[in-house]
Parts: sequence; structure tokens; C-alpha cells
Amino acid sequence: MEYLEAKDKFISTWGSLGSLWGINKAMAQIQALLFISTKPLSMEDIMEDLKISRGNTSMNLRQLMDWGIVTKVLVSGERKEFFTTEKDVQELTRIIAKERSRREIQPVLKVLDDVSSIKDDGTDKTKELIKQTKALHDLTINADAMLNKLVTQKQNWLTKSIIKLLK
Amino acid sequence: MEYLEAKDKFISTWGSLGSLWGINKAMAQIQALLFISTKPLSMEDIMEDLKISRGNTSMNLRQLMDWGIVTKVLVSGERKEFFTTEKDVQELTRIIAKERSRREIQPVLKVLDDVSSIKDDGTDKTKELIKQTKALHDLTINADAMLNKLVTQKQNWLTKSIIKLLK
DNA sequence: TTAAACTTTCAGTAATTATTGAAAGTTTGT
DNA sequence: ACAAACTTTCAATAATTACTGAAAGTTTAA
Repeated sequence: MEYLEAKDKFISTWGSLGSLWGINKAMAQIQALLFISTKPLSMEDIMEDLKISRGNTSMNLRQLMDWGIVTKVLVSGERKEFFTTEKDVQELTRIIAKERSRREIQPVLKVLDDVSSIKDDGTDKTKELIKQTKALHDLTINADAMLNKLVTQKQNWLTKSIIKLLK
Repeated sequence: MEYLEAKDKFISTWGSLGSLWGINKAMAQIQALLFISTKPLSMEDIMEDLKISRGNTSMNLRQLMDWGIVTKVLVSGERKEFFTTEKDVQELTRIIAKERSRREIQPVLKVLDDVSSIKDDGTDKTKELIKQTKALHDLTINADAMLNKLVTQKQNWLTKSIIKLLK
């Protein structure tokens, strides 16, 4: 496999994966492109490489910056803006996990908490609703806490030692 | 909040959450409905409750059964089929994690492995592609292993002790 | 074997989500 | 203050994805 083929394969796979976990294709592809680029890219560069429109590029770059994954960089002597992404996978994971927790997990926790707190009128169905949403709430709390703890660790040794511990 | 309102809130939240992590709204809502139901439900019951068509119900129930989350149950004296979902959140998590690993993570790992294995032609961009896809591959392997180990544990004590360990 | 009771399939349609491209907006240098 | 270089916005449109409903298929009981 040649460089160009490998690059395309990586970008398109990353793109379709993205849509699977809540971000759209273009956004994931832009991030992928920046991730394997050796230098910051301009909007023009990205549009050309991925063959997407200026508007699309602009909007998705903004979203990536909102997520904190992509940042603008100034290239001296250039008027236009250049972009780069976090290159360290560990740090990238940390940012994404934190952001997803904030955007998705917290609102769900709120609903689960509200629902599991309704007045118990003594009927079976109410008891079941309370019981099951409480169980989901606890599980979600635990999973979220674990995720955050794990990804907060900058070093890899802890992760590795836990995996070992669990074998 | 009354039972009916709480129930609707739970089902619709679960439904929109579902579409966020790769299963469609109807599928997630059917699962949610079964999850808080005190007894198995027929296709008719589900259609009426969620106000969705027979076809939609049939297709999504099948998918849920493919995932291994929902099972048919025979109700004596009844001709039609009834459905129920796994009620234990721990077990539910285990099934979903395993299924998602198989469906999503493994194919991505394959691509990352292929891409990171291309011949190093000595150029910077090739080196970067190899380096970054390798890093992602390793991270993904670790995350997947950890996920599987964690959810394989049936008891909750281990999870709790790990969280403690990480504090 | 027939028909009633039930489930599945799938072509057509609806709903949702992503993308374009051109106009409006902004910044910078002279 | 002007205009060139660049970015953002957003209404229109395209692409994707989900849903319906009726016909076809299957199972069961008599």
C-alpha cells in the first residue's frame, strides 16, 4: 500500500467511525487529516484535500475548535489562518472523554435522576420504573467516573498496570 | 412528576441517546419500554405504546434480538409472541460492550494496523502517518481490552475498588 | 387443507442531517 | 478610506436514514 492510498483509507475510516460516535463525517475527516499532517493546514488546503466546500470546512473547523481538539496557529508571513490538531493520542482521548461526558452523559444523568425520584405510588410499574432508572443512574455515574479517572492519567503506566491487574 | 410523564421522559431520552451511540431511535425506545415494563410485551403492545408502525416494530425488534439484548418469550395460552429485555444493567452493559467491540472496534483496528504497516519510504509525511496511526492503534487496543475486562466482571466490587484506587 | 392469527419484507415516502455556494462580514495593508 | 484577502453565515438543495403500510409469508388450530 502506498502513502496516498493509506492516507485515504485512514481518513475515510476515521470519517465513518466519527459519524458512529456522534460527530459528523466531515468533522472527523478534517481532524484525521490534521492528525497525520506534518504541518498546520489552511482552509484552502483542507478544502482541496478532502474536496469539500468552503462553508462546510469553516463550520466543521469551528466545531472542532469548540471541542478543543483543533487550534488556530499563526504562520508568520501568511495572512490566512492555519489549523492544527492535538497530536498526542492520550491527550486527545482526555479532551474527547471530558467533552462527551459534559455534552452527553451529564444531561442523561439529570433525566435518570429526575425519573428515579418520582413519588412511589406503590404500584408495580412505578416501582419497576424507579428501580430500573436508579440502576441505570448508578451504572452511568460509575462508568463516567471511571472514564474520567482513567483518561485523566497522562502517563500510560497506570492504564497498563490496570489491564495487567484485571487479567 | 407522575408515572406516565416520567415514563415518557425516560423513553424519549433513552431514544435520543441511542441515536447518539449508533442505534436508531425506535430501537432504543423499544428497549427502554421493555426495560421498565413489569411483564413481556407483544408487538401490538409496543406499537400502541410508542405509536410506531408494525413494520418498524418488527425490524427493530429483530435488530435488538441480533444484538442479544431482547429475547422472545412464550406466554402460555397466547398465540402471539412476547418480548423482554435483559433487566440487569451490569449484564446489559456487558452484552453491549462486547457487541460494539465486535462491530465497530475490531474493523477499525484492522484498518489502523494495515495503514500503520505501510512501507516506510523515508519521507516525513509517511513517517508521521505511520507514527500516528500506530499510536491510535495502541490506544484502541488498550481501551478495548480495558472495556472488555471491566464489563466482564459480574460483580460491582471490582469496579468500585478500581475507582477508589484511582482517586 | 383451510383460514384465521400473526410476522416479515420492502418499495415508496417522509424526516432528518449534511453540504454547497454565493452574499455578507471581517481584517489587514496602503 | 479603500480594496484585496480572507472567513462566516445561511437559504437552498442534496444525501442519508428512518418509517409506513400493505402484500407476501408463516404458523397454528380445527
